[in-house]
Amino acid sequence: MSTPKAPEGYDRHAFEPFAVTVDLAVLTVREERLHVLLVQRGQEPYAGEWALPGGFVLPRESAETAARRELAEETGLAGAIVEGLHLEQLRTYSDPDRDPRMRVVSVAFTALVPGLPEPRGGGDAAEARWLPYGSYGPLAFDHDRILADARERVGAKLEYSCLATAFCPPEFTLGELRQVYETVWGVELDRPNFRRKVLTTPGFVRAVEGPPRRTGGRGKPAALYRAGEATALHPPLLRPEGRST
Amino acid sequence: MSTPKAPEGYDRHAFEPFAVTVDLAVLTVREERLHVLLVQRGQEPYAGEWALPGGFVLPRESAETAARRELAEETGLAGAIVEGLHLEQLRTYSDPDRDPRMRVVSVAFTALVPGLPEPRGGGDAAEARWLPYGSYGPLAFDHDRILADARERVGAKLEYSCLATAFCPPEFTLGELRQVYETVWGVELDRPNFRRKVLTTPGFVRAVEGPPRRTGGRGKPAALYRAGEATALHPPLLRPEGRST
DNA sequence: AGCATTTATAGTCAAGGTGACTCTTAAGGA
DNA sequence: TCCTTAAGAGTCACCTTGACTATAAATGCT
Repeated sequence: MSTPKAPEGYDRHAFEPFAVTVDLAVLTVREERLHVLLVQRGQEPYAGEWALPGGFVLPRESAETAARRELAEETGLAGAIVEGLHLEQLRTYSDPDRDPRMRVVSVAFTALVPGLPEPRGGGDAAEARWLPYGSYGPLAFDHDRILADARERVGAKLEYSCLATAFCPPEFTLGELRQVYETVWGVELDRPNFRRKVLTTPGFVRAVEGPPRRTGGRGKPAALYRAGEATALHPPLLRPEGRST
Repeated sequence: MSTPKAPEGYDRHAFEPFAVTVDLAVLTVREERLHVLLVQRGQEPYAGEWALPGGFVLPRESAETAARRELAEETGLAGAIVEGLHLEQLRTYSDPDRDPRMRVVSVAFTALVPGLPEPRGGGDAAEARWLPYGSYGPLAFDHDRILADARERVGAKLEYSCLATAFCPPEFTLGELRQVYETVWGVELDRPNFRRKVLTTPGFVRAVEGPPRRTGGRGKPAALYRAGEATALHPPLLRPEGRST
């Protein structure tokens, strides 16, 4: 229970205090690859190395609030973007030795964003950038593990939720939506079957009215869709085999 | 990121320290009802009211370690039981006002246990008891919400994992396993169909050799099974309709 | 003892979802 | 113009699932 009662033999204020932070695994799909939002650390330890954006939870903030604030501060993403972000708690990392200096418990979040608002460094971060998943050396702290957990979680949620639309702009083609699945799962999906599955799932997507069509790419222009009101995917859209990548 | 850098204008040690606790939602199936392990609080606030077992994370502990220790302390469950427990992080609750006295961030865990080791109070808890889910007044703090989240999560995990065996003793009948699903989901399942699904899923259960059979109840004796090595359920075992209860 | 009840277990059958394919249409590029 | 690329329509067989029937083996009642 949450009783602030110190264990036998200890005075509560004699404890080394815990610091509570948030870490954000912000993912996007870009050029057919999964990208991660990373910041370059400005100070020791791990100065100059890549890390997940994040920072301290303030005394009057919830972890969710802190996550949004830190994301805006460190990446310069517009407030409106950060407000509307699909933010989800991943898990909490509490290994006593995860920070070499002091006891830090960190609540990790996952965010999925469409397109490519180019970030800029700010606040605590010397620089902020989108980097392809895995294209960097080891990250600071236990952030490699956090990121791996985030990817795993997102991959699983694509199966039984309509979350994939969070990776897409407000209007998107079924090809773009399929790209999300293929990129996160690291597999190729059959176009007609994917189309059938998405369109026969009630509320997954809604067709945009006067058939505008996307231009620009090769091939036949595709119809545009918006995210539907459904959030769950029943029955699920299972990834083909043992997970790849 | 986890950088212990205080925000502008603050010295790190000027912060009101955070307390970090763990809360445990320990669930079992008993007499065809979902039961929850609750403790009666010994002190203010909420003295005398029911709450989830849990307590402080010590300076050199991870949240997982603290969860097991607190569970053993407050419920008197045998160390061996607590060791082997299926313990899973649920999420972290960080609302600044969730504890009336000070800033407490709590990492919640879910545990699924078989049968009925009767608990006894201990440590911080005046009493510890199994109570049917929902059969109590409002719990202390935000524990009602934590418990609701736990139930929701467990219900969802039954669909796509082999977790249901964690509710069963080492050897169990398919009827007992089916009871788990029916109790958690609050629905009735078709016996032959459930049997087929479980038996055709590779690694879900293994038949116990020399056909011993369970006696005691009414009806034809059932064959015994053990949990198999599989952890995921592909394809999933979906609950019938919109979730009940 | 005999019968109803309860539960386990073995099947059957049809509907629906899925994977593997084929074919046509409509764009851009060489 | 022809080739390439991708969208979108449609087919077919297989597998899973839900609904249901039937039989076996125990208990409890009368």
